[in-house]
Amino acid sequence: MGKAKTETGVENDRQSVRALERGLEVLRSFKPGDRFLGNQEIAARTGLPKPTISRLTHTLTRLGYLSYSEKFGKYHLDSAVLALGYSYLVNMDVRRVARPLMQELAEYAQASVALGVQDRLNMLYIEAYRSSATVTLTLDVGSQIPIATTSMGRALLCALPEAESNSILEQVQLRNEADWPRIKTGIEQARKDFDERGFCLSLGDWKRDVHAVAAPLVPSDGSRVLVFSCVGAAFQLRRHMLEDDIGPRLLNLITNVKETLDRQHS
Amino acid sequence: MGKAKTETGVENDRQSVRALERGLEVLRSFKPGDRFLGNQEIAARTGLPKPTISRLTHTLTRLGYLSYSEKFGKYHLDSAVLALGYSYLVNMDVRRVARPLMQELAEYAQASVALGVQDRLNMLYIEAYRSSATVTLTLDVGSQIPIATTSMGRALLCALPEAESNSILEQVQLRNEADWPRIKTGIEQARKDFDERGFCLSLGDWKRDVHAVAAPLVPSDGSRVLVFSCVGAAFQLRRHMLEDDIGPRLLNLITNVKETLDRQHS
DNA sequence: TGCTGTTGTTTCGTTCTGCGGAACTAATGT
DNA sequence: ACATTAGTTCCGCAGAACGAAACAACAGCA
Repeated sequence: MGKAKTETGVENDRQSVRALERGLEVLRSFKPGDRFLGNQEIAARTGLPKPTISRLTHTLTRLGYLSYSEKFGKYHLDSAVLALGYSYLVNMDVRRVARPLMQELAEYAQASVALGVQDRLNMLYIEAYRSSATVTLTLDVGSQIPIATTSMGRALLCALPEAESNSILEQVQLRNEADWPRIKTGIEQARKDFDERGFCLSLGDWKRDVHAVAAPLVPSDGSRVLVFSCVGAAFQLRRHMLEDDIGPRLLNLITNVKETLDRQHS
Repeated sequence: MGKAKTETGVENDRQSVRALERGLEVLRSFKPGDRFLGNQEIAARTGLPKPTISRLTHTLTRLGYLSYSEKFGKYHLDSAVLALGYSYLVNMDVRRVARPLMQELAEYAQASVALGVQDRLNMLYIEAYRSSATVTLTLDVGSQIPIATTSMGRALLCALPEAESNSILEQVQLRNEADWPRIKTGIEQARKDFDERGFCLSLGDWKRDVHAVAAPLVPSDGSRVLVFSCVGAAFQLRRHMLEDDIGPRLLNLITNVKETLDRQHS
């Protein structure tokens, strides 16, 4: 019924509010790592014309999502965005349930245990624990890691309906034509692991010295897939340990969490 | 120069994008604590008409800021908001600098040490540490506490230019006509403490059994005021300890952090 | 001191987006 | 069958958002 306004593949819904989309795109253009952005840079990243950016940044600043630094003449994210993020976190009751079990496993494995969900083409940590003696990379709540090369991302792909995982993979391919063959191989291997054992591995595919195992939790209530992972230094978490010991324990953890959740919600 | 369009006190800037404002208001209407909201409830909270809400929720859902639960027929916040919040946090380098000192003080005082900034009429934690043996209330990064009755909020008021703190207090008064006299007394006392000693107290004014001391850090580069606080059980953190020992140590911590920051930025 | 490049803001006429009352649909209850 | 309540769709209208172009502010440089 709706006549496609433009022939872009991305339908611009009659039902979508463009100004809101654009404003959020402005916020999104602040990737973790770049402190300050000027209107110019934002315009470059978003492809929006200058006056539009000017209006959007004004609005966002007035509302406390951005603030303006006189010194640099640029904007940076402000507290209001954090307030939103937190409102999201406190309502994820899977965190409360999983926390002690994750902590326990982290200590047992002397590694990090994390819980993540999909966000666009990344996995986003919503909970993380390090063993008391872990020196590994510091990944905390809010951290993002790629989907295709991490165990967490691969476990997600295995748990998602085929249509969705394919759609993700297409986009990944577009963005990584060069590495695609290697990426694809890794994912096929992960599928095999998943079918045989119920979890996926990544042995140095993301960062050379990092080994990890991950498995999904598909909530009974139809909400979004959750993924648990255990991550550590390659020399510490050897393949056989992940496959024979940590992996199974991770599955066990997931079963427990899932049962607890199901029991709680009638 | 700008000609006021309407005579509302809140000027509706020629420079502001209404649709964006409204969309963000929809997100904001999810306070920490309410998991699911239907269009109806959102409409009630924001005062916007139904079709408008419908369009905004659609848009926000498409972008990953909300997601829709078939089961409940309602929306809840989704991962995209957390991704934003994290991008904000990682860029606050005051956190990196302050973290070890906060931890140290927390252990010394056997209490919690927090770092917060203003967000609307709340203080928002951007870093928090508990001593290993603390049983106190669980306040974590992202938590929000009121301005007028907490030591952290009062310290903010003392550090802000008078115009700003007055503007905040006006709004607080409007929202709490009943308690206003008591609130006002507390703040006046805090001002006196601040002038004499450099820090503010709250001895049970926010929660009966909670004592706290706080002091501001006003960055040299003109960015927003930061507040450090030390919080604990009333029976443990007695007034004299806060005034004679913890308070001064907190000021010392702040001096150190500030010097480190100033040294780093040219 | 003027010149040139860069960045952000204002202007202003146009257009299309966002609007919201009203009608419609769907689900739930009695 | 008949209210009741929640959400979506319609559709004509108004004005909000738009963006090209002009303008302003600033820095570097000769």
